[in-house]
Amino acid sequence: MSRKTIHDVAAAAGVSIKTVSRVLNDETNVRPDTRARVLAAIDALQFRPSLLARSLAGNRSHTLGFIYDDPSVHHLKDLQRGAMARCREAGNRLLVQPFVERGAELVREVVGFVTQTHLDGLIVTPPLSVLPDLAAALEERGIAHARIAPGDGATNVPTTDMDDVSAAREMTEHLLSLGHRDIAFIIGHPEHVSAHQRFMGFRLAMEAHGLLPPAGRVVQGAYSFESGVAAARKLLAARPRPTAIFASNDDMAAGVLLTAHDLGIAVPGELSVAGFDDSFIAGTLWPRLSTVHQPSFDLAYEATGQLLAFLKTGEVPPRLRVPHRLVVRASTGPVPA
Amino acid sequence: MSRKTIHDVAAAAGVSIKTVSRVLNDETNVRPDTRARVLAAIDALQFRPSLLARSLAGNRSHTLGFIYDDPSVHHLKDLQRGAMARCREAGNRLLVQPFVERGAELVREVVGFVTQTHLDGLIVTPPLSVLPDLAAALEERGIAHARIAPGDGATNVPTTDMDDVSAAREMTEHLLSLGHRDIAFIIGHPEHVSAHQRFMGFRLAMEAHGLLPPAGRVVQGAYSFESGVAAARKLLAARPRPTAIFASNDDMAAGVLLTAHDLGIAVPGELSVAGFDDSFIAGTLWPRLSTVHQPSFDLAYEATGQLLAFLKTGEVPPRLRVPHRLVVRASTGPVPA
DNA sequence: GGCGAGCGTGACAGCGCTGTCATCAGAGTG
DNA sequence: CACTCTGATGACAGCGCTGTCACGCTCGCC
Repeated sequence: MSRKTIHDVAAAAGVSIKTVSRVLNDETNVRPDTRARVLAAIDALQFRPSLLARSLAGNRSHTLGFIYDDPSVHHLKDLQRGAMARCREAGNRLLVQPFVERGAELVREVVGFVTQTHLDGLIVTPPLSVLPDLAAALEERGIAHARIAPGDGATNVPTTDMDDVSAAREMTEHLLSLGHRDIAFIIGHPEHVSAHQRFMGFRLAMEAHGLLPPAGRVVQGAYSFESGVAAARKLLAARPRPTAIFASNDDMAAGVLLTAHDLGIAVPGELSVAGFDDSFIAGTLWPRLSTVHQPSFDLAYEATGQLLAFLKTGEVPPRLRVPHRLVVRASTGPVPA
Repeated sequence: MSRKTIHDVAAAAGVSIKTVSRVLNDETNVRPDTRARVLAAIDALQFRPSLLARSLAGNRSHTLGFIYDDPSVHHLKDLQRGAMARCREAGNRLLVQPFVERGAELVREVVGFVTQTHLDGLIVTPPLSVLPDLAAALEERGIAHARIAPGDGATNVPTTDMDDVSAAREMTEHLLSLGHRDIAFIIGHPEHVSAHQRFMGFRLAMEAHGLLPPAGRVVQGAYSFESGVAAARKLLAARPRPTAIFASNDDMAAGVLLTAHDLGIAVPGELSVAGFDDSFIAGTLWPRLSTVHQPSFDLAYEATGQLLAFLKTGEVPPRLRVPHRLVVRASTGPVPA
């Protein structure tokens, strides 16, 4: 099967290639019957325009990059789906690429990725979105991009995020309202701003009730299941035990739950456990996990929409904050008597 | 920042663009000092060759497509990682794309995807790899591709798979060796060949012990968590209850576990539960799930390697069977007295 | 009836590379 | 010493599109 080109279509329709190009790109100034003839030829030949040639000749590739460094699989999957959905609507394509390096190496790789593939823009997801040198390099080179959850501080690029501080505060209030006072907290991976913000929300809620997180009740985790297990071992070995553990994401909460079961501690009878993210796993755990719904899909969907709009108009839309939602399920209950 | 081109490099190094091209592509017949001069210029200018132009001019894009239709996220992620790792080693790129349609629509979309982006080849993952009309269309059009787990039957394209029948048989033997006789089975999504193969393995093992799966002990699932919950509700409502449930993937097993907990049935004291896949979730469940390790990463890594080799030599390598491994954890135990 | 405005269309030059072929210097041969 | 052969290099034509500009024709208007 030799590739069909715009020339074949032009010949079949009895027009010039430029007219075919006009039809392909929905340009004006083509007579309806000419357009119909061209469309018929395209259909008959099963012609598909080469995106490579199109990108090379025009100055737009109609392709966005999506870069990540593997946070939770579920979160990532939803982000990816959101970005892809929005791209599809706009007739764009999404090129997904992981990056694990940091520093100058990362910057080189990302810039190379963008220039080599003539990307129109980039969706930068956490934790990459918080790296200042990457942000600086992208802006300096005039690479259009949107940042998802880059933390506080003004950005002059399209940005979406959620209110991690308030969300964590709400979850903490929920635990407090159940009578818990001795609440432990597992911090997420320090590279993610969300880790700090969630911890901040927790502290604010505690302080509002005149409580300080007692020494030894705050443990550093890394957003991974294993780190949740390790943190839970430490926390649950203490006497007295905390009556509730707020793990700042679901994967770590899963580790806490497993550890509690291993130790024969009833949840939520003797211990309440809360997570954060409302990822797939939250609904599969027993007891079903109380958590905060993080709108990953929307975060990426909106960020992509903003980037696309920016590409068209050149105007930076205001930062968009996507609403979250407290999801109370079975893993949190009244404080034991 | 205007794009640096091969012309800039050629000018800087005082050679023709063709010589730069030779250096870029590691061709022979370039004097070492000339090569050095060109490399220096490339470095100084931070030149990155345009992959678009390269693909358009040459007849290879050095890019493979990876198409899927969302089986388990974890399985998918490992497949994707495997394919990407192999591509990276070979200096190729991977374009990941989901396809949810079926029939003629699917074929059109996939073929369009390949031709529009000048893909060198395609990695086809299950369940897409089992669709006969897609396979036929790809072969007819001479689109190079590798199939992962397409089921039995000869293929004349690079193919990798695992032995689902034996694996399921081994897991069943494991349950039998624990004294279980009344074993229920939850079948996976009918579109996946693996669902049939795993069921076959189960039946073979039972028959080898003179057992037939009793009526009502075999339930249709769909590889999803929810279908596992639904199947478990049905199975666990029966009197007497089966003493073991073999769910043919981990997500469904997670549903069984949750349902058992909800009903206050002790696992493995009163009920043994087995899964299949050894996905991330298996280690996060309580009790930790006994399952079969499915080598997803290797499956894709090898398939990609085979496809790359085929692209180079034109020879179809023999079907590769990647080894699996029974993983006995805590969810299976001796039959209750 | 004459003139400008725009509509519909095509010719042609690139986009940034690679493939093909020509060219030329220098080495090897009898 | 003439001749071939090989290695190193460059000129140039595309790959399949889009952008720019020019052209002719129709229409409306004074």
